Amino acid sequence: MDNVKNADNSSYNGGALLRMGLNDNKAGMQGLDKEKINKIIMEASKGSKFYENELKKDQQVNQRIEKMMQLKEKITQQQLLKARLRVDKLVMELEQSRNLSCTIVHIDMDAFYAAVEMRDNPELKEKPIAVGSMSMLSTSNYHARRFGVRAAMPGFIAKKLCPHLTIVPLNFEKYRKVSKEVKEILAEYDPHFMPMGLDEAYLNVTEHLEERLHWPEDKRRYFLNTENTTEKNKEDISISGRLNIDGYSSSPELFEDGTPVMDDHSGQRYQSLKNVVVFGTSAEEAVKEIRFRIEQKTQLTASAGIAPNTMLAKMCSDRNKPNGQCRISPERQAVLDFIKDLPIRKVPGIGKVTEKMLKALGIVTCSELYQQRALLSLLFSEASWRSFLDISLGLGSTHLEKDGERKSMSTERTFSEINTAEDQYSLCRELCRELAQDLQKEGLKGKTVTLKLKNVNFEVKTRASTVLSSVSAEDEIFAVAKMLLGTEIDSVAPHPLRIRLMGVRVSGFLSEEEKKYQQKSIKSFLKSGKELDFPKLQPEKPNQESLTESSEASSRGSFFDKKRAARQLNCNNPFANESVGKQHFCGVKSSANSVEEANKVTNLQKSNICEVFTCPVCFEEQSSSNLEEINRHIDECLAGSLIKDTAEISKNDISRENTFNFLSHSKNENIDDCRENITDQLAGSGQSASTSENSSGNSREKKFTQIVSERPQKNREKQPCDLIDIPRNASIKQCLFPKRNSQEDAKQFGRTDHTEESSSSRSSETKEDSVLVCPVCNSEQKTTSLMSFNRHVDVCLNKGLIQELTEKDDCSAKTSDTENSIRVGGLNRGQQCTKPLQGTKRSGLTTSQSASKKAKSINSKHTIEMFFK
DNA sequence: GGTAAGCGT
DNA sequence: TAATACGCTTACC
Repeated sequence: MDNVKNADNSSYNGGALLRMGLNDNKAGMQGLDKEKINKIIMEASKGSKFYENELKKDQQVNQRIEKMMQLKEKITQQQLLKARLRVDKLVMELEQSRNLSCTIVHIDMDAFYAAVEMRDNPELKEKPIAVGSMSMLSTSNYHARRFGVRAAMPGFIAKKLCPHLTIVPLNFEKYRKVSKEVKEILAEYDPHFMPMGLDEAYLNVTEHLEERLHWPEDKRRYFLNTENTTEKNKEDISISGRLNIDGYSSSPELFEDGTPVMDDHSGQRYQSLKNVVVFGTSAEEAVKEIRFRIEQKTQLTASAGIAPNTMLAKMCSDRNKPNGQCRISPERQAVLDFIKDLPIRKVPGIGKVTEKMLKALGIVTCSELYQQRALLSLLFSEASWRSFLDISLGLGSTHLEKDGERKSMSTERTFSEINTAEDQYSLCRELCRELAQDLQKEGLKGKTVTLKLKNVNFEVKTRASTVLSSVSAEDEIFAVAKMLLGTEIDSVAPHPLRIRLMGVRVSGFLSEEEKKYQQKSIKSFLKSGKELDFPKLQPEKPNQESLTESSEASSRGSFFDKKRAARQLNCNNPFANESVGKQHFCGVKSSANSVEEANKVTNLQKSNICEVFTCPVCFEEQSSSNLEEINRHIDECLAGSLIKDTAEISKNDISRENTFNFLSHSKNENIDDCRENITDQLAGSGQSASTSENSSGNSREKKFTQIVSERPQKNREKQPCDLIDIPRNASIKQCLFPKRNSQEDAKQFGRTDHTEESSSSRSSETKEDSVLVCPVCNSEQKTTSLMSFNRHVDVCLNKGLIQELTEKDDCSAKTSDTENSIRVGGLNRGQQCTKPLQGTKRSGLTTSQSASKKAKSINSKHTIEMFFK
């Protein structure tokens, strides 16, 4: 999509205005000037809840800036000098690794959605138009932009700026179709090209260009269909008799050609051809050819950037848009020249917040970014400043990463206020249904469900919960989301929860590897012990309804349908479906896992074939036709003091996931049991429920503890505090890695978790050498960290491979200079401007090995050491 | 693991 | 008439 960012810095700091962007220098005669646009937006926004919240957010940014400035004041010359040396050392390394050998192209369709709409409805051609709705616009044409009408601007404000604006509704179906046509062309130049959404793509044309050098002319010859050529280009042709515009070829050979019907290379047939155009062999020529072919095929124009890396290519494509292209030649000086005066806001990934923070330090252009590199390294997190450094040196990714796996999938919806629990639950279910469909389309299952809520004051909250087994079905997701929603509703009671947006997201997908092993059924798992037949272990479609609250199962209509129906019934009891409201904790246990697993169990029971099986824990043959019995046996094996005796577990083909499913869900209470154990321990250790600074998190935490503690205590013997209470139905995994509360661990290890100190103590404690016996392969493992030990056990469990612990624990790698550093979202080193740094259009494609991944909590694993001792 | 927040359409 | 989205990511605790 076109760049609609705002490089302007008005005196007004309101987020709304900053976000919408003000008119750039194209504002002119027929349009509005910046001042006028500002004024109109301000008048339309002032006093609204939205605006109030924007101001609040803006204040928060200001506070961050203030904090940063205070920090800056404390920096001594000596520190700065030291930082300078350190950074410059890195600069040298980076310079040495600079790679100018690739030719990366960024293709960007001009005002894509709007252009498609204009193409399909010529009446719109000369008018200012925008695509979207009265509440939000996705893009606008260039005519509308002169009035300050931008993407991500609400339609009603756009109308105030430009009363004649035509707003066309979105039609993704159509855009997808056009996008596909474009992609077919791009694939010819780079079969591995990387699409970024519908209207953008990166290509690595290095190879193409090499081949192209040897191509005969007829492979670079195209027939011109003037009908599909822009007016501008047509004029050029008729005036000069040659196609000699910046748009396409700088020195093409043009032929008169009377052939009525010809095929071009894409197989498209053009009628009424008049001219032929031949493109050269250079990068510029190749890209002109691409753009030419795109226009011929779709009647839409594209802009392009050619550069040695993706970041530069992207910024480059912005330079001459619309319908233009730009190249940065592959020389260091050319790169630095391009970067020199470039406003940092033009860099993909530097958004309004980062821009503002940097501006407070007097940094507006990329060369200033370089000049201040030492200071930045002291003020920002490592990931951030290193990213800044890359930017200021014009470094970026030179290869197009293969499609990374997406990390999350979500759906959310805005509506006018909803404040009854009943409606909220219905809506929640509807979102879950939608999400489940999307997930299943891509065959994804995730362990974490996140609920997002925006209240009527535009304050956003997210609440997440991770379950033990991946979920993807509506009921599975809803079971978790319902619990989260219930907690939020309770947290404001007796007041109603007044929301204007709800979203549900699933993340924590299984990696390809994990998927593979999860797909192996319990059958193969048990077979590893003794050949057995377990038919229908994974029923095609679990009978979920039977395990769902009847009130919900019977009301599957659309949320709005139901709402309407409810109104008609004049049902004014907001807790008509009280069961929903009250059962949210049961929701967890009747979740997902248990639904499916209970069915497996049922089917197994029905099958009656299971007569002899080998216990995966003690490895003894057990005969039974009843799964409950089997489970009981395994439970006993697990729950006893026999972990050390589990050495005999097969090295082959153990599916940890299935093991867990099989074992743990023979009783539905498993998950709750675990939760209860954790909470019990919390209470037992006298640790407060939460030391979180976040007040809402705090109250929520308390709420949870309170609710759980009110439940009848199970008649279970408490383990000593430093031993782990293993739930009766624990899976192997739980036995090996009983989940602990990080706060408790923190206490045990005499540290708190939120300070820099913690990371250093973390490193030191991981350096201790200890010998642990792997409960799977029974071999002694000398390890410097629990993380690596756990990895070993994982590998053993998953593959039956005994792997040398060669990997080093990287938890201690965290640099210490970030103690007071300012975090800037979006500047993740791992991404390195391969694509826009954060919030890429293309969903979930980063494969970055971010610090956060490394820092994955070691917390819950400390105690295992004691356990094995 | 949970949460807020940044970013880009 | 009133009215400011959605989907993804990462950093931090």
